[in-house]
Order: sequence, then structure tokens, then C-alpha cells
Amino acid sequence: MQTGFAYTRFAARLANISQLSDADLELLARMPFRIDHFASHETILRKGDQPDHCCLLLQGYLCWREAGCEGGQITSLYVVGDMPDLYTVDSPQVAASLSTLGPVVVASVPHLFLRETASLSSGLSRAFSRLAIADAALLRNWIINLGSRDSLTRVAHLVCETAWRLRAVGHARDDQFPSPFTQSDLAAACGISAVHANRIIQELRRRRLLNWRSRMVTVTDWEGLIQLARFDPDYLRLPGLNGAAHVLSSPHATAERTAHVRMPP
Amino acid sequence: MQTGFAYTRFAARLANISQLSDADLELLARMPFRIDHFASHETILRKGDQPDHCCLLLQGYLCWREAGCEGGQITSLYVVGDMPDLYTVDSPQVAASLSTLGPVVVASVPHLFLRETASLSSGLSRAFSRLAIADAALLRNWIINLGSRDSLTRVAHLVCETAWRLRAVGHARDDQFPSPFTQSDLAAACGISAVHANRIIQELRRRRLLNWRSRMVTVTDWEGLIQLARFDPDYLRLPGLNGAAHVLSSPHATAERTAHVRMPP
DNA sequence: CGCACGGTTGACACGACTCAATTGCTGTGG
DNA sequence: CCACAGCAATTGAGTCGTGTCAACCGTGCG
Repeated sequence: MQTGFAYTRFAARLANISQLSDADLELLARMPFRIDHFASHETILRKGDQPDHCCLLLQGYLCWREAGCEGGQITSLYVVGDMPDLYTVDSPQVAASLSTLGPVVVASVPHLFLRETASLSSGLSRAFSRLAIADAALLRNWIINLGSRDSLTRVAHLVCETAWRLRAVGHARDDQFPSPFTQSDLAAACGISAVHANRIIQELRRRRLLNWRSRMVTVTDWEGLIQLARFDPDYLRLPGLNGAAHVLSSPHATAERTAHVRMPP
Repeated sequence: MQTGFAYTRFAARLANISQLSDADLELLARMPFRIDHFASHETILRKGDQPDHCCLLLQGYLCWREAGCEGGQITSLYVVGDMPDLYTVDSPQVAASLSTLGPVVVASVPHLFLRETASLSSGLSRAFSRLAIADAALLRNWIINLGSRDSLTRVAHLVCETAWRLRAVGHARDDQFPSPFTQSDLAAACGISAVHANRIIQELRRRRLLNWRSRMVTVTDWEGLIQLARFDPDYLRLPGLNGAAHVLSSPHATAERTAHVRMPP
């Protein structure tokens, strides 16, 4: 299972958003890759690079950020199973920095393999397209977050989104998960100052919505948080939207949540 | 030429970002379409729709915006030659509103045609992918705008981006072009209040950078505007980056501009 | 003619930024 | 085992950017 680990993660992510045939899975199982480790706040790709492989995230968090490091606006966040630079297959020129938030393990997959599988299987080709589309949906949501919410709701919304995505890949237990962000990173993600990010977190604590201690986020009041953020997981297009019940652990939480979260008519 | 108009626009946009063979152009020339007209501030697609065709923008401006209309955050802007809903070919479910800004003419192109041409020509398939990638690059830039610039620079940057994209399709003469936005729309695009948008425009006028009168923007000081916005057209991936000289009309402007705009080393 | 919409103005409140200093934590080497 | 370095988190005070409210103007269209 050790060698199949990368394949498993990727196949699971793809199956999340598109039907895969057995033949598709067999193709994916032959995926060649190399394992790489990175420390916290390292830069994997920089502006101008033209990589010939993609990064499949196996452990930790990655983000695209403007400029080199520290402080540059973060434009998107990736969790285990994601492939942040999938687009480089079709357009290798990189226009920002792909950086780690905390320690990270990635599988490097050659462009060649991805191009060939896409040309061999229309199912996989469509799955790749949908991965890109899902990515764009996240970007639009990030824009809405920055453009139309105050900082408290921005942070709350980001916490909700992260929790949902982690749960979808089975990486958030009960009501807690490892935070992708240091407070400065959170600030860079939400377009606020680091000092203000701190005060926002304190306010969330004060309202007894969550705890955020030493890189671990513990949500103590899901309904409150979701309501504050007006979080609607619809845009994530994750399986378990209709079956969202099994995503959240505590039954009473899910019952209350479906009551609060407005689904489109 | 009248019937070929839609085809021409689309082919030009695709050729902008990807090499097209003669066979590809012939395929595109057979593109079936229907012409539709819309008034200002109409909604073409709403959340939940599942269209079976795409909109090729022939005249005017379109945008994706959260919520129904008026006031909802604008997440992206489209100019002549763009196809804002190309992604619905692979994932028909729509998650926001596609709205007009001012009067609009679109050509509706069936998904079926786009799917078939993509499967027949790998060149066109790649061109479509790159269109999506270019779109994502715009979204990331929009995020940077909202997250890391103050409102004055936000507006300035948006004006620069719009002007560049219009020039790339030959729709901005000299130093003026029709504004996509009413002041309220500008506010919705930049994540500020309508009142503040007004004051920002006045400030840009006061600094003698541009005029913004009755839906027409006239830039009076390109260098100043570009410098204020720290605008770097790199991310647009438009032809005429290296050959940017012929994009701007007045020679002295281009000379100064290349001196001010920092190109990556 | 009058309504409606887009643009304009002023006063005021508040959210968020900055600067600067302090505390707490974690890991490393003496 | 302790001392220290370095980074992350925290705090307070003062400033400034933006939002809100409410009213007013101008113009195009029915």
C-alpha cells in the first residue's frame, strides 16, 4: 500500500468530481512519481519556472502566493489530494509562487504521464478539466470572501471551507484539524494585517466559536460559525453535499446545520 | 463577413493564446450559433441553470456576479471575444449569475459543437484549456487586487487591465474606451461602497490621470496610472507583451511605459 | 412633465492599519 | 538542564481609510 499511496490519493480526488471507469483507475495505477519533502514556508515553484512535472499533495498544505514569500497575498489553499499546479501541463509558465505552509510531502508526477493519460481516456481528460473548474470555483469564492465580507466573517468562512475540504479527504477528526496557517499567513490569505488577524481570532474565541492554539483549530460551535460566515458548501462540489450528514461527526450538529445552511431551492 | 463575424472573433481570441492549424480554423468556421441581444443589467444565466450552449461575447461587457443583480460582488469581467461560460461544457451546473453591464450582443454556441471540435482537434482542445487557464489567471489577479491594494490602486489597476484587454481585441482607440461599469458596478467589482467609488474616481480626475464621464473613460496620463497601479500586463498573456509597442497608440507613451513597467528578469 | 437612475456631496462612526513593545513558545547548543 | 535565539502570538495607542446615512442634482426616457 505504501507505493500505491500517491495513486490512491489522486484517484480519490478525481473520483470525487467525476465518474472514473475501471480502465481509468488502471491507467492511474501506473502513475510514476517521486516523493519530495519540504519544510515550512519553502517555495516549490517560483515566478518564471517552467516545470515538467506536477505536485500531488500527500501531506500538509500548499498555497499559491504573490511574490516570493511571507506577506505576499495568498490566492488559494490546497489540501491533501489536490494538485495545485495541474494547469502547468497545458501552460507551463508559472506566474506566482507555490509555497508550503508548514511541513509538506508531495509526489511529483511527470507532465508526460498526465498528458498521455488524458489523451488515452476521455474520462480522465474530463476529470482533469473538472479539477480545473473546481479550482476556479474556489478562486471565485475567495474573491467573494475578500470583496464582500468583513474580516471576522472572512476568517470564519475560510475556516469553514478548510474544514469541509479536509473532511472530504478524511483529514479532520471530530471538530478539530491542524491549521494550515500561522497568524501572518491567515492575514495574507484574508487580505488583512497580521495584528488584526490576531484580534479576529481572539474575537472568535471570545464568542466561543472556536479555539486556535499552536497550529490546531478546534471548532466548538459549528452552527454559530456557519451562520456567522453564511457558509454554503454548495460551491465546493464535494460528495457529501446531499449526503453531508456523514461529513460532520456529531449527529446533533448535522441536524442543526442543515436547518441553518440555506440550500438553493 | 456578417455571418463570419462570430467565428472571426472566437478564432482571434483562441489564436491569441494558442497556435491554431488551418484545419482548426476550418472546424471553427463551421461553428453554428444564434445571435442574442440583451439590455443593460440583465441576467443571462442564474445560479442553478444548466445551459446547453455557451455565450460568445460580440459586443459590450459581461460579468459573473454573486447573487442576482446590483450590488452582488463581481468576480470577473469579460470583453468582446471572450466566452465567460466555456466551462459549462464540462460542468454545466452554474453557481453564480452571468450578467450584462450595458447593452450586449452574444452568439450562443451549442455545447455539442464545442465538445465535438475539442475531441476532433487536440489543438483546439488545448486552446480551450488555455482559455480556462487564462481565466484563472485573471481571477488570481482579481484576488490580489482585492486583498493587497487600497481602493485607489484597485480602481487604477482595473482600468489598466480593462484597457489592455480591449486593446488586444482592437476595441480601445487612442486613450479612451467605453467604461464597462456604472459607479455602482465599479464598487461591486472592487469591493468598496458606491459612494467611495465615486470619490476614488474624483481623486483620479484630480490627479489628472483620467476622465470618467458618461460611460466613457479617457486616460490622460498612462505612465502615472500604470505606476500608481503597479500594473504589470504579464499575467494577461496577451500577444503584444514583447511587442507591447504597437498596443499603445502614442509612441512617447510606450517608450515611457516600458521604462516604468518592470518586466521579470 | 415627472419619474427613475446614476452621479455627487457632507457629516459622522467604525473597522482596520501601523508602530512599537512585550510575552510566550519551541528547538538547539552549551 | 538551562540559556538563549528566533519566531509566533499578544497588547495598547493613535491614525486613517471606508462605510453608512441622508440629502441633493442632473439627465434621459416614458
